[in-house]
Order: sequence, then structure tokens, then C-alpha cells
Amino acid sequence: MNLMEPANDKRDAILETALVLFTERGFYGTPTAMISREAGVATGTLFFYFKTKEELIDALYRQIKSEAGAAFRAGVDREPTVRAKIRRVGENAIAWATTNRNKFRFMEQFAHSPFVSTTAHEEGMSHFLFLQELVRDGIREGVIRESDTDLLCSVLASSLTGIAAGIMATPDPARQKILVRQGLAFLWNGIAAHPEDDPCGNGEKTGTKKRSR
Amino acid sequence: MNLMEPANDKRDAILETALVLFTERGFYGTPTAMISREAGVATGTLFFYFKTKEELIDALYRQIKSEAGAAFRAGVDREPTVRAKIRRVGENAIAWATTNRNKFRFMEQFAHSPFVSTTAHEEGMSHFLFLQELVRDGIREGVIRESDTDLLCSVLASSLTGIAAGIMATPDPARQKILVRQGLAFLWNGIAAHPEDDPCGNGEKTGTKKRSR
DNA sequence: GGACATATTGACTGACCAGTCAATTCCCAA
DNA sequence: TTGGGAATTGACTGGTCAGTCAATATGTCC
Repeated sequence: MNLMEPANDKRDAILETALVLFTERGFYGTPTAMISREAGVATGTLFFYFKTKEELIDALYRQIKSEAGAAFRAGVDREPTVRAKIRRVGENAIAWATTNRNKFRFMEQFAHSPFVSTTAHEEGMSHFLFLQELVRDGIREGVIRESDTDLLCSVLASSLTGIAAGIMATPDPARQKILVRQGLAFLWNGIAAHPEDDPCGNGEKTGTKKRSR
Repeated sequence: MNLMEPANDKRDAILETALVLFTERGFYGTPTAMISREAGVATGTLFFYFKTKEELIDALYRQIKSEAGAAFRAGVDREPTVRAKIRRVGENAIAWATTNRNKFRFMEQFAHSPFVSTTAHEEGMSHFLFLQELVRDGIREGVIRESDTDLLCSVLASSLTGIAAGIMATPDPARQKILVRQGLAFLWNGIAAHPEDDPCGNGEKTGTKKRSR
């Protein structure tokens, strides 16, 4: 007898299958019957765990948002500076997106969908509030340019999405590494109070001058 | 008998109504019967102009993408430098998004939808190829940091989306102006080879202490 | 005016699908 | 054992909706 298995077998299978089918075919292109069939359970079982289809969608959305939030935040607290923290978030986000393509696509597709309930959207936001704090800290410390916090967060989030999408278009891992660097450089220079020519720090070591300063 | 009315009356009404309903309720939450009723035509009429519902969706997507592409590009050719051109694109994009909220939301919602045909997606892209050229020029001239062009475009596009979304969240036009400036500053510093503390150029006309607080 | 194409109508249909439910199995505590 | 609750099943239903079609209108050219 293993510990802690809250009878989640079928429930998980349903969620997992739904994730794949939803990203491939959209909410309404995916009948519940198809989900249950693919998941290897009866139609009734799906409705045992989720009262309605919408509840299933919401549960999936919540789960993924919370998972992504946790992944993005991992190790951030251990970083010493705001700048390092932000870079860590960026790296985390990109890594998560590329290793969880389906979940990333799900978020991308349904972030603005009217079929995710408002409460789920709000709860989803909550997992990313730490980013807002981070930005505020950065501004207070003077390392991030004085700007509207909400705007900055909105832009950061969407930029990360764009970076991840751009990176996922490349199969070559070596090239991906380069793109990650360039993407993070874009991010940091976008928000930095005093941007640099080589915002990655680890850049091309061209003994170069960092421009004025 | 007026001139040049290519029998578009009802067709346009259908497209216009569909736009609103789709953004509010999604493709599958919007029955064709509802579209035709709201548009003041019979169900049959809708299917006279569009063989299937999907064809309607595609037509709408194409129309909006092409309109957005043209709007973004307006006046760009007349700008003297790459930097000015990019700023113009940014301003255009933000202006278009805020004055065409429904169309913006439509693009945002369905940019990644599997229910827009692949060909429509591709055709949609084509209206934004000039951006790629622009970025390439900037890199050649040395004003844009050496980076992967596709990545930069992907990031630029998603950042603009984020900026527009952030701005639309503010009702106050004065505040919006500020946010536009901040958003464009983010954009330019993100890609610039030699970013500045006041990347808007037109900044706060404060006797101008550039650099270092 | 009449012939032909194009535009418009709305009742109708066949398919599909979310959700139900009565029956059955599984699991465990007493 | 057995009793009971939780889990699971799949046939079934009531409603919805994309798309059809035969009828009617409108316009245009000769």
C-alpha cells in the first residue's frame, strides 16, 4: 500500500487527456465523450469528477496556472538581487514552457478565452503576484526604470510568451541557448533603469566598454 | 443609385456582428442563427455568403489581420530612420488596438486558435513581413542589437500586445499617453544596440540629465 | 415584358453532444 | 460475511445547431 494516493487515477487521466485534446481542438471541438474515450473511462466517470464540462475546463486551467506560477518562482527567493531574480524568473519560464509545451500552448490559447470563468482567471493571476512585488522592489531600488507596475508586468508576461514561442520554433538546443540569452537581454534592457550593451553580463566578452556609465 | 456598392450590405453586417459575438462568446458559443438574427438577416443569407461557419471565421480573421497590418504600417515608409520607423509602428499598433478594441481582442483571442485554418494564419502573417525587413535593416545599420530576427519579431509582436492590453486597462487618456511612452521605451530599449535611459527621445524635457540618476 | 442570374427568406432536418441515471463493481470497516 | 458508501459503467435523452432547400424577391439586359 503506497501512501497518499487520493484515488486520483482516473481523474488525472481525464485532466491529462483533456489538456492534449483541448490544445489540439479547442474546448468546443472536443466532446466530453471523446475525452473519456481517450482517457479510457466511461462518460459517466468524467461527470462524476467534474459536474460539468466547464468545471473540468476551470479545474484544468487552475491546475496549470498554479503549476506554472510555482515553476516560475522556483529559486527566486535565493537570488541576491532584483536583477538576478528577474533573470531567474525568465529562465524558469522559458524552461517550463519548452518542457511543458502542451501546458504552455493551453495557457497561450485560453488566457483570453471567455470560456474560462472569471474566478478562475482571477485565481490564475494570483500565482503571479510575486512578479508584481519584484518589479516594485526593482523600481524602489532604482534598478528598474520608473514605470507603471501593472504595465510592466503585463509587458513582461507577454514578452516571455513571445520569447518562449520564438524559442520553441527552433529544434536545435544549441541555438535555443543563444535565443534564451537574447530573449532575456531584451527583457532586461526593456525594463532596466540603466540598460547596458551586453545585458546578459555573460555576453561575448569582447573586452568592450560598457558605453558610458 | 449610388456607385460602388458591391452588394456588400448584408455581408458586412454579418461580419461585423460576428466579430462582436465571437469576442464575447467565442466561436462555439455563438450559433450561426444568433449571428444572422443579430445582423438582421435570415439564416440562409449567412450561408449564401459563407459556405460554412468556418469560412466565415476565416474571412473575418483575414480581414482583420490585413486591416491591422495596413494600420501598423501607415506612414512608416516616410520615417527617416529605423528607430523612427519602429516607433511609428508601435504608436500605430497601440492606437489601432485602443480604437478597435473588438478587433484587437479578436486577434488576441484567436491568434493561437486551432479553429482558424492554417492558410488563414499564414496569410495573416504575410501582412507583417515588413516588420521583419525593418528589424533586419536595423541590425544591418547597427542600431538594433545583433539577434535572431524571428525571435525579435515574435517578441516585438507579443510585447506590443501586452502594452496594448495594459493601456486598455486604463480609462484615463492622460495616463494612457504616459503608458504609451513607457511601453515604447520598453520596446526600444529591448532591441536597441545602444539603449538609453530616456529611449523615447522626446522624454520629459527635463533640462535633460541623461544617464546616471 | 420576360428571361435569367443573383440575392433573400425561414421552416426544416439529421447529426451531435452535454449531462442523467439505474445498475454494477469495488473497497473497507465492523 | 456483510452492509454501505464511493467509484464506475454506458445506454439513453432532450436540446441544440450547422447547413439545406424550395419558394420568393430583386435587379438587369435585351
